Amino acid sequence: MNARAPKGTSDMLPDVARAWEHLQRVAQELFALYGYEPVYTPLFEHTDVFTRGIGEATDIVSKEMYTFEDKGGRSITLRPEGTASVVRASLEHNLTANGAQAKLYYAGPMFRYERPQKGRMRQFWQIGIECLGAPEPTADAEVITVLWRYFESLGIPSTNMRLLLNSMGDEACRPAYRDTIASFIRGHAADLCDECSRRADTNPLRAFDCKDPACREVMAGAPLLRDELCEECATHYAAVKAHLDALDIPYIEDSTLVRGLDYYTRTVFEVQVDAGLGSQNAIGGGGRYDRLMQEYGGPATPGLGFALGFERTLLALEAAGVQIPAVPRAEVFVARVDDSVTAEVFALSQRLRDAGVAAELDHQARSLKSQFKQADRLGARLVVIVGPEELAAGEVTLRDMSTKEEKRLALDSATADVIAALGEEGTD
RNA sequence: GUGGGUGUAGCUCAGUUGGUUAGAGCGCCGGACUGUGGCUCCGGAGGCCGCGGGUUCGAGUCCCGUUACCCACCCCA
Repeated sequence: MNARAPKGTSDMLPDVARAWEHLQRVAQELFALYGYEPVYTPLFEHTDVFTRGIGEATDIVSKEMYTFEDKGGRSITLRPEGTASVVRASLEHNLTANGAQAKLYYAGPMFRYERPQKGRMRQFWQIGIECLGAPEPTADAEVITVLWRYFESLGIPSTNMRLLLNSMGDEACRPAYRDTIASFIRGHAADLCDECSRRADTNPLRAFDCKDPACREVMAGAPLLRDELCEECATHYAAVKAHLDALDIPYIEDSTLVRGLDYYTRTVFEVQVDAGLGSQNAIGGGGRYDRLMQEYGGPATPGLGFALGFERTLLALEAAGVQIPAVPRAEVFVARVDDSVTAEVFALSQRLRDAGVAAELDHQARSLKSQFKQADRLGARLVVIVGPEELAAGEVTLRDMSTKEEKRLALDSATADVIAALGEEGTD
């Protein structure tokens, strides 16, 4: 057989898995400050949850979904992102009925069939929040602030990051602007790449995203939505910016920021970093999606949220030289001098563990020397040495690994004495 | 889907113009007067040299194919 993880996936061995848990722990603590609660939705959904929500013409839906038919003949798709599922679940369970607000966060793997490269995997992890039922611009500013604070609290210097902000308008002003851009593109088709020319009919706004120098030059002269927002959108956008200003969140307005999902309305944003990420420089992003729940047949319910990628965040952390806090694998190592004391070693280890102390022992019963090496590697602060000599006196030896001091403990009170010794150590 | 790069011990890599038992560092295991760590020293285990063909007296080293990974384009987290 092929003992290899599928293309675009990777095993997260302990070093990486620890970092993963750190990212989640920091997120949970931060999100709780803002009142967000956890939610777990299925890793797969009925395909139309994504086709209707994200949009048929988007790259995600048109070429990146893991879609298959299950044995019941249903079309099933592995989730390529989190928002659609959360909104679907909120509708299904009426979380926002009668004007209620729901603040939810999720974390887990997403799936997109793409060619892997730096910062891009077929199975990748995202953590995100969704704020449903809140049309107010303070909600926009809050969500953006949570994203920014998250990266800050992980230790990414704010000077390494930039927050891009834009408004995509709503149903009142975007269609007209869309037409404007479409005809602008048709008018300049000769100077644009094939892809962009085609975009006139499918997704004209995306032409702003093209990296082709010729296209960029042409699009630099295109009319901007910023100048054609309807009054409500303009007011909302101005308020969002004012709230961010008040919190000193340093955004950069980017009228070419057009995110690749159809459901966005009004506010969209993205956090980018330069170092460490290759060409995938966005570590998080999101926006407002006031029409998404209606798209699923529910009542008009505003909402917005963000998602951030674990793999990319980790790359950004590495580039910034941030160390993930290491957790010692053992506080105490119980060493045995020879096989005659195996039973006592095993029993004492368990008593320590039952008392809440991380205790380790060597099942292989190697030499005392190698047990000490092991204790050292595990980061144990104390080693309890159990040997025939001290056992005959009903005692064990306790060694402090940093001071090298040793003392005898009565076996009967060893657990309490070890805990006391750990306590003393912790205070200095 | 397109293009480029790389595949040699657990990890990071050397391997000269093809030539005898394929190397280093780190890690791992053991030892240094034998019940004790982090330094140093000594020893040891561990390699279908990605896979399949071909050229050759002889290929890790050249040629062809294939596959995997990496990076880039597209796009996004």
